[in-house]
Amino acid sequence: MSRVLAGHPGVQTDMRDRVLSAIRDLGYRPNAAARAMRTSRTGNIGVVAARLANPLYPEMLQALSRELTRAGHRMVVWDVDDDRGGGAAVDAVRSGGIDGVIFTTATAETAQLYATLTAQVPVVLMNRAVPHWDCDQVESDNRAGGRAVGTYFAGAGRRRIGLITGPLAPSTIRNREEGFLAALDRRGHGIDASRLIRVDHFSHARGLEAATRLLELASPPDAIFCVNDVLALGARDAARIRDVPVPEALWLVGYDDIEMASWPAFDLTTVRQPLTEMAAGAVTLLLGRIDGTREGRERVLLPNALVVRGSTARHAHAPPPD
Amino acid sequence: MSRVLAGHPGVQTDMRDRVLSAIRDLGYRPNAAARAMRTSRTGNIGVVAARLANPLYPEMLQALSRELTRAGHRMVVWDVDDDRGGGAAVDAVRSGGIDGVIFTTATAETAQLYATLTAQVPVVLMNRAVPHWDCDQVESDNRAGGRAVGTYFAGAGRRRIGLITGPLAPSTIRNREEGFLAALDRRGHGIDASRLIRVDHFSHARGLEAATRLLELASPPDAIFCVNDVLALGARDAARIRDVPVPEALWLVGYDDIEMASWPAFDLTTVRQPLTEMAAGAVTLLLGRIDGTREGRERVLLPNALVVRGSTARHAHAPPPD
DNA sequence: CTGAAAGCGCTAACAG
DNA sequence: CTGTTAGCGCTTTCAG
Repeated sequence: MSRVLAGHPGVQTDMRDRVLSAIRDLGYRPNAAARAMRTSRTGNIGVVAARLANPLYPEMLQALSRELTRAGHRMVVWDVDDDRGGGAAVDAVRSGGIDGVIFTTATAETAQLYATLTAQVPVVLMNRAVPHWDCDQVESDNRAGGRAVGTYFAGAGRRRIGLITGPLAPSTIRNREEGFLAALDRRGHGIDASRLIRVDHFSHARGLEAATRLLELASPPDAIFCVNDVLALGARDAARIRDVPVPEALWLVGYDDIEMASWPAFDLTTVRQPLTEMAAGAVTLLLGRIDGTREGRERVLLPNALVVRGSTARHAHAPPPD
Repeated sequence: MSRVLAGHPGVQTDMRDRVLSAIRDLGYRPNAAARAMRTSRTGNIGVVAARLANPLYPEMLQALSRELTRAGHRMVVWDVDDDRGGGAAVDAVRSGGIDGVIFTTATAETAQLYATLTAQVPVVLMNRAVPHWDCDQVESDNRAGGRAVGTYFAGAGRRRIGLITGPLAPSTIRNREEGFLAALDRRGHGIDASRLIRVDHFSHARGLEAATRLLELASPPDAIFCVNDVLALGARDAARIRDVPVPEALWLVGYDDIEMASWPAFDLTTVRQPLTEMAAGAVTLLLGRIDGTREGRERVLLPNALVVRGSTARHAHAPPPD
């Protein structure tokens, strides 16, 4: 019987038919728990996310859900913003209830959690990378994305350039910031320290506050890069409140291309991450490691694209991401 | 051993200590699959959602995640917008891999899916209810919410009232619409058919299109109720594009109080659903049914609250939801 | 090529 | 109060 179900090659045709029809007649479904016990494989994949309220993560989860479902796996979600989330993930993994984990919010600061998980099951980092960790990692080229924005600003003659950035722990932020500053530096347009604001977390409110401070400077910026869209939407609202015309008096660029960026209220120029490809890559790597068909660690770096909208002058030519 | 772990009452103190220390020394973790096989309980709770990209659902999932994690359960998410989502849910449930399911997007049209699931495990409906289905249901009082908006409009002297609504399958929409129209009717302010638009799905783009059509009428509305916030944000952008001042020339009210509603770009008056309480209620009901401590079906109806912001005149007195 | 049996790790029931 | 055992439903191995 199991031979039929497993698609074993050497089985008589009439035998197989008999078994299959019996399966249908009885409405037989293999029991997941028994199978899991025997094979020590549950089909459950954990996804560690944070701040489901931040629109980027739902979009990431949706992409992951699609890929995992397609591959016949279940997606178990933990929110590490919730204090219990990390502990719950560790419990589930240590009890063998999870075959592998996709981390979307890893930083060096979550090393403890990572270490515990990876000791038990394959782990793949998606979105945020951590250089020294020994696991598969899928990210987009945030440095190139940052560079593209810097080049864009410099090439368009923006000179009083502002930057709203955040904690350096996430590789995404670090790389975007570095790429952006490097591109400006290379053209001799270093940014003034007074026009760099580092917020403590990523939210619309923080973006609004930071941009307000920049706009209150004696010499306010003529362009601001926000290291992600949530901040940029807040910055756009700051300009709105102070009646600073965008893009005439202020260019604004974000990062991620979340859905709201394209809404007329914001019409935000931003850098799009290839979420679908990232999710597909992460799932493929993880499943390959789980079923043992893959050995070495891989690092995937996907390209992303500057999406020019009305928060910067449309007519300005967007240079290629050098 | 199992007695200690299960917290069984009659066990010698020194015995328990010996066992516990051994557990600690060996780093023993009970195996989830074996336990699941023996008890036919996995600790996995399925959540069926849709359109994770619609901001209401992430907020709902976050609330559910918190409650389920707190209760020591895992949250498995299916996106039924993905064609495979429904089938995957059924498979998981029929193989015994899931102890119970929370449905956040049920309508009479998903009867097939519901029937299959509920035949196998306890099911709780959250957010959307379906009157004739025999299962626990947790919703907020959408009818009262709709009434509150109608009363608010009528009491504030709005007379050319518009409604942007959607498919009638979800109970939430049906009830909001009915409550709204009933409240207006009662005050003799039925709305003109030309000012009612029914969109085919809920998105910013649809809200924008619908509102644009309303604003192009010879006698455009002086107030529009959108049955959810995503539509309302689109409508707000329609007004922005046409330079219709809000709230001076147009009042706008949404429903759900998603995070973006409070952003300055929208500053949207809306009706807040008590998501945390709804999630807590749904989880409590489901777990109670799973462990057999509860028998009869329950229907929970939670109150919600009109949140007045700048898209309607702040000074106008918001009447109680009658 | 097909039938029979062992055993995965746990819990509940039973014997001491 | 504690030690032992049967058996959950599957897959894999071993006999036939």
